[in-house]
This record gives sequence, C-alpha cells and structure tokens, in this order.
Amino acid sequence: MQPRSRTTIRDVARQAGVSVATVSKVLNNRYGVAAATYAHVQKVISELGYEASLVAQSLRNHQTNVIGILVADLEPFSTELLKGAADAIRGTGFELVIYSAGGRTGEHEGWERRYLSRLSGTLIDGAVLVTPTIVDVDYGSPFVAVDPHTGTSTTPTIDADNLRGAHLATEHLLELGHTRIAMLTGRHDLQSSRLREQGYRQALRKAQLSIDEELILPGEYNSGPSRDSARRMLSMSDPPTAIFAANDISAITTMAVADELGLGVPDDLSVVGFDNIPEAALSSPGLTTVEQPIREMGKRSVEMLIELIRGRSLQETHLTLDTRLLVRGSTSAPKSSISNGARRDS
Amino acid sequence: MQPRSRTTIRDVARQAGVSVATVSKVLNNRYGVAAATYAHVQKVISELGYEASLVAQSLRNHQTNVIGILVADLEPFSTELLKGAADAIRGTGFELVIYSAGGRTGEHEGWERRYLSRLSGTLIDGAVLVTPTIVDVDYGSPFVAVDPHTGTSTTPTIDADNLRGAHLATEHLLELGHTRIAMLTGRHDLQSSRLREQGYRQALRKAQLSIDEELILPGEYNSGPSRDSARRMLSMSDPPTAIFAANDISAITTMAVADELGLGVPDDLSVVGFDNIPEAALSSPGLTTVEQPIREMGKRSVEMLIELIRGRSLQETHLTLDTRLLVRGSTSAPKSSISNGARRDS
DNA sequence: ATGAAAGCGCTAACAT
DNA sequence: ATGTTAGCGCTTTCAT
Repeated sequence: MQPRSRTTIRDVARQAGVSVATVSKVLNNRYGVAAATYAHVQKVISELGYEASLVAQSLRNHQTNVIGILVADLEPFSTELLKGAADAIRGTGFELVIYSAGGRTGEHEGWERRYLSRLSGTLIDGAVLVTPTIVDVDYGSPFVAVDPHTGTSTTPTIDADNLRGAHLATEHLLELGHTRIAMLTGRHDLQSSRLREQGYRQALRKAQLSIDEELILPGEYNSGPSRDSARRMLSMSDPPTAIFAANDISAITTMAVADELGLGVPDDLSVVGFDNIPEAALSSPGLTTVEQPIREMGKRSVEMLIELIRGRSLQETHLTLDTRLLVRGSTSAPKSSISNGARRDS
Repeated sequence: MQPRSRTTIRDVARQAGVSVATVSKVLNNRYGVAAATYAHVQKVISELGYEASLVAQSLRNHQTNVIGILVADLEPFSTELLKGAADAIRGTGFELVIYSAGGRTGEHEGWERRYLSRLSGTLIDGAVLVTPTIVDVDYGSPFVAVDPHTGTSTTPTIDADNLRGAHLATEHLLELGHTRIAMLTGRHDLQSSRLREQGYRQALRKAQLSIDEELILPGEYNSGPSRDSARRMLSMSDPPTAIFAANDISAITTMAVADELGLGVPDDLSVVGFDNIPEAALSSPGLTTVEQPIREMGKRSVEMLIELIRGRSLQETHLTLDTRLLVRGSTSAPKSSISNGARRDS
C-alpha cells in the first residue's frame, strides 16, 4: 500500500537504465548528456513523480536558495511583515520558510540562536530575524534583524522611526488641547518600546508640561497588561483625557476598556496607537495611529538579505523607515479644554 | 572575520580530542561514554556554540520531529489556523515550519505537490495542507488536509460544517423578514465555497422563495471581485435588502461598498459573513457571521497528523467541526418589511 | 569506553 | 557521453 520510502535519484537511475550521475546532470541541466538520454530520463522522472530531496541537496551544495524568516509569534505585526517578505521573494528565485517560536520566547533568551545554528549553512542561505533578542552573534550565514532588542550594532537592521512617530502622536494630542496625556508603554526589552516612550517624554517636555509618572503604565504590547493599566488610569480621581498606547493592540484594548467604563471615544477620551495594523482601520471609531510601513519593512529586509547572500555589500546597514501620523476618529479636543482654557493661551 | 563555515561535529571532536562518534553519543545521550568524557565534550560544545545540523540529521535519521504546514497565502484565515497549529505543537516535541506559496497557487495547480515531494521523508515527518488542490496523491509521508478542493477521498481531512453554517446564515436573514437575499459566492474550486452556496440555496428553497440567479454573484473570497459584485448588486433597480457573503473578507468589503453608496448597515442593508476572523468583531457595525472554529481546526489537524506520524490509526479520518451563527450589529429587519408585510404573516 | 567505517541522497571532479 | 567515486554532517553498527 504505502511505498516503503520516497523515490530517490537511484530509483530514477535504475528505472532509466543510467547512472545516478547522469540523472543528476539532467536535473541540473548540465552539459554532457545526449539529447535522447536527456529526454528519456526526463520521462522517467515525471513518471515517477520524482523531486530531488531538498535536504540532500542542501547538504551537498552550499547554496540552497531558501531563506528563513524567524518570528517570535504570529501576531498582526509579524503577520503583516511576513506578507511583505512573501511579496518581495517573488521572482527572486528564492523560497521562503517561516519559523515561529510560538510565543515561547520568554522562556529562552536567545531563542533564535538555536534555530539559526541548526539551519544556517545548510538548509537556508540566510535569515530575517524579527525582534531578535541577540544580534551580535556570528550565526555562520548572513542575517538581517527587524526591530531588534538592542540598538547599535554592526548587524544589518531595519526599523521604523519610533522616536519621531511617538513624538508626532504626542504632539497631535497636545495640539488638540490635551494636557493630561497618559502613556501605555511597550515591552521594555525592545528598542522600539524604549524609543516610543522617549518620544512621548520629549514631546511633553518640549511643550513645557511636567511629566506625571503615574500616567506612565505598562502595556507590554499586549492585551492583558494593557487592560489592567487602562482600567487603572481611567479609574483615577483625575484621569487622563488622552492616552498614547505604544502599539495598536494596546490602543484597541484601551478603547474597549473605555467603553466598558461608559466613556466615549473620542468625546471623553482620545486614544492614539502605533503600528497601523489592519485592525486599526476597522475598530470603531477608527484608531488614530502612527503608521509603520510594516510590509515595506518585510520587503526591504528580504531585499537586504538577498544582497548579503549574493555577497554584495549593503548601501546602508541600518535602515530606518519613516513613520507618519494617521488621524482617524479616536482623537478629538478634550471636552474640558474649554473649561481650563489651557489651549487658548498657547 | 567570517569563520569559513559553520561549526561541525568534527570541529567539536577535534577540539575535545575525541572521535566524532563519541560526540554524537553525547549529543544524543547514548550510553557508553565515561562521565568525565561526557562532561568535557559538553563543555566544548557549549564553548563552540555548536548545534547539530538539522539537515544532516534529517538525512541520516528518518525521523526529524519537524512537521510542515503549507498554506497558499497568508490571509486572516490561514493565519488564524497557523496560530491554532502553533498552540497544538507546544509540548509535543515537534517543531513547526511554515511554507507559504505566496498566493501563486493560481499559476500551478498542485503547487503543494512540489513542496511536499522535496521535503517529505527527509526534512519533515508529515504535513498539514491548507486548501490543497490535489489530495489523492501519495506524498510518501503522512499528511492532513484542511478545507480541500475536492470532497470525498480517503485522505484525512478537517473542515467545518459549511453547509449547515450557510443554512443558518440564510435562515437568520429570512427570520428577520428579508426576502430579497443576495449571495456573494466564494472560490468555486474549493469545496467549502460550493457547500456554502448550496446551504444558501437550500434555505431559500425551504422557505419557498424562488431563487433569483441575478442575486448570486462571485466574490472569490477576495476583496476585489467582492467589491465589483457588491457594487453591481446594490446598484440594481430592485436591490437586495440583505447579502450573505461567502466569507468575512467579502462581507467587510460589502459593508464598505454600502457605506460608499450612502447605504446604512443594517438599516438599509443587512450583511452576514462567514469565518469569524478577528476583523469581523472589529468592523463597524460588528459583523454578523458564521463562526468557524479556525484555530481549533489548526489544532486538530496537528493532533491528527502527529497520530499518523506515530503510526496510530485515526478514530475518524474526516472531521467536520461545528459552525454557529454569531449575531452582531450588521443584520436587522428590513425597513421595507413593514410595507410588504411579509414577515407579519408567517 | 572509544573509534573506524559505512551510508542517508545528492553533486562534481575525475575517469573512461 | 556516461560512469565511478568522494564527500557534505551526521548516526550507528561493529571492532577494538
């Protein structure tokens, strides 16, 4: 019933009455095969439905034409990035395989290391690492980091202008007249998170507003912690009139919490997110957010990687893509702005 | 600067002053190694940061403890499914790699065949195939199909109760009093699509309503075609008061088109989708839809596959999971129901 | 307890 | 034009 094992090049050779070397030549379009033999071997190959084993080829050759992309988990950000990467791979002659650590990254600092060591040099020619924890390691084959944990390094890196984005978001709220602006921060181990908080602080300072540390609570880029923190903020005796969340997941969660507490967005509370994941446009009201060109980041990372694999040197090793503010319905002037008149003065 | 190539078992052996066989024994916790030697080799391994090459191991062993999941593209459905699969893999001792054909499946009927032939028997112990075109092939290693193109086969298959789901959706609209109910169909090459259309037709027939073929237009499970068809429907002289879309993407697109045409949902038009992708809850108004337990499908498919890999026989080879109607804000009684009085009579 | 050697499926250098 | 052979990194007999 079941064939004992997969068809190998030897099965083809035997069936065609030639040597394995000849079959290999046919497979790889090498010269030195008579036209008749070539055709005959081709015929046998398709009859048997034979495909060369990627593994055996990988072990033998050192070019595999496969690139890997490692993500910590499959959430909207990484999914969008994967789409961009998949787009970029088309027509390059490379194939893409994806490894997801399945959110277990907390358990192992350096989760990506194990994967990469096992794969590089053989199965894949290089890899894109999304939010890697370690970057200054020699993995034996080229790689590109997207939104890494640490800032400066010699590793080719792609990120978005987190500092400026956070600045824009906060300024937007300031311009609307808000003065009590809270922040839901991200994952402190990630550079992007630290920069977003920094941008927020800078904008407030620039506006001569004192920073109330009680209004800076952890969101962890995640729904659970964001829910708790949002609830705490909105239950304060003097709650903020606006919240800048470090990513869209946190922002959308915040809107849900506001709704549960009977607060209207944007009338009673303005909310700004960061990322512009597809869900941001669909929420109600639409979420004002800082757009990161996520797909573009995926695309660029693959392009950079292919350059490296081809042995070419990169024009720039650190690519920071622009962010921009996208105003939707979740922000407006605070109701109280009339009573305190703060904005009028400026 | 760059080490010439990756660290191999021979490097470890040389460095530790033992043979490769001994290193291999240490790696695989085999007996027959003195405690002192064991410890020493371990030390060298970690000093060198050595990890065994997956490829070489795969070639040698025939068990790899890696399972593959092949998707045609990364859209919300497959992404949710991947999450379910990633959840299920945890703690099983297997790893998961994902291959995305990147939407190029239209070009090659049987796209999955090539991948699978190249990988099975070596790199992966088995695979989950999402919406595969061909199913009755022997790929040399076990696989499970999710939502395949063809219906009956001996291949282990997972799908949801598409027929019943479509029936429920249509009945819901009928109960609300709609009589002009249009349908945006799916991809005709997929079984799920044909069953959803069939469920719709059955429900109408059961309600003694004649089926107006002009109200059945293609959506292709995709945004572009859905947009065109929705526009056409809603511009008719006698437009439908409700639309059942074969998936949520089509449904959400339909709502956007209604909005553009100045029609309110659900006041002027009721919309029902299918799938309950995360976006369905976020749209405004929330989308009434038929819930498919997508993550559960991913989870079950992995579980089935592991059973097969372990050589156990399956309790049931065709698993059809339940679907249920999820009523949100996008459906209501038609405004015209008062004037035509159709509902009052029933 | 340790090591030498064969072989997984394939390709490439080197015969013939 | 075709075949023989070595070897990619690893595991596993089978000697020692």
